[in-house]
Amino acid sequence: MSRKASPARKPSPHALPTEQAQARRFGKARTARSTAILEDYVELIADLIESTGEARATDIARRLGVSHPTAINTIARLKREDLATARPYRGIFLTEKGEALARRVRARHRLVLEVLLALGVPKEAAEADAEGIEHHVSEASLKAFSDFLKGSRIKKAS
Amino acid sequence: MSRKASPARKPSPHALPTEQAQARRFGKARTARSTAILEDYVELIADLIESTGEARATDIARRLGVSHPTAINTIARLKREDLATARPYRGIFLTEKGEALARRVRARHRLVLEVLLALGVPKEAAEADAEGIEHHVSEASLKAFSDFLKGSRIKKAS
DNA sequence: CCCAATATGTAGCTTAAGCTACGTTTTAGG
DNA sequence: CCTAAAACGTAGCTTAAGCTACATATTGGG
Repeated sequence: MSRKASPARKPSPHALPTEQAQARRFGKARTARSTAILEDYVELIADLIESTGEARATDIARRLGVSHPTAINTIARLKREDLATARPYRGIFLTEKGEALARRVRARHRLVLEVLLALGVPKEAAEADAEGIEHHVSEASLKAFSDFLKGSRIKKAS
Repeated sequence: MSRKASPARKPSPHALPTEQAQARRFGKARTARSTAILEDYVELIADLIESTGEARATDIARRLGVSHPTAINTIARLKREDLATARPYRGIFLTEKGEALARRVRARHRLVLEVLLALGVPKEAAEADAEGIEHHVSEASLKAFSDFLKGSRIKKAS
């Protein structure tokens, strides 16, 4: 059984994608999930440095709502991936690579949030949902979001 | 250091949310991430049963792009959470709870996909991104998406 | 200048999701 | 009807993210 790949493709109400296409999509989602944490940290570190002048491990932990050893563990992963460095009692710093990632992530975050708001999602929900959604938005979608926002701004202005 | 919570709230370009609000958002995203896998499985099982008459562990593994022991492990988790049952060499079946979840997840998936398409995201990207985004869309956002789609359908019809 | 509060570090555990390697059970085709 | 392919199961490993408990290091205030 179950060995009837393409031949029997009757257009059911919920037509399945091909195995390959579906596996590719799920694979992308898995990758996004595994980098989501890194992106969250890098984004938060950038935000903290910009608004308070420093990013301390304890502050990061508190803002993420996790214990400080958890934060330290993940920061160790950031170091391994050459995204950040740390000077004990002096805070966490982003490498060039980390800053580049932070810029991309923050731009994406803003765009996702704006789109949700433009679609009429209430502010609080939009901010919460954006935190999860942002990690799964491709370049192609970002482009579309940006164009869409330009469109609604023009419409509003007219 | 770093102990200057609310008092020093100068409106910087990237104003931070309060610690509590941010922790709550990240917590929600973490929860969503941990249920995303369950939702993917339940949705896929429902799709397979509907379109091929059965959901076999091996097919699930192939479609997710993971090894079959990985699929079996996660299906064990589905059983533990009372979302599915299995009859060896007969396939995986959803419990009442599993079917209820599948219905919700599929409706949400469809809505997210439609919104992405309505925003002008190319089909292939929309389908890939929806796979990751769907797990992070709250009820409030779903409501807004639904209203937005009604609006664009009316606009198109006029 | 010293000591308590705060920050940081370490150890060791849990759960989840992945993997490979190997074994067992069905089932279907010749 | 019997055996090979496919499906299923089990063992045991890895990495990541979370936790608690405990230990150490800094620093600011009195």
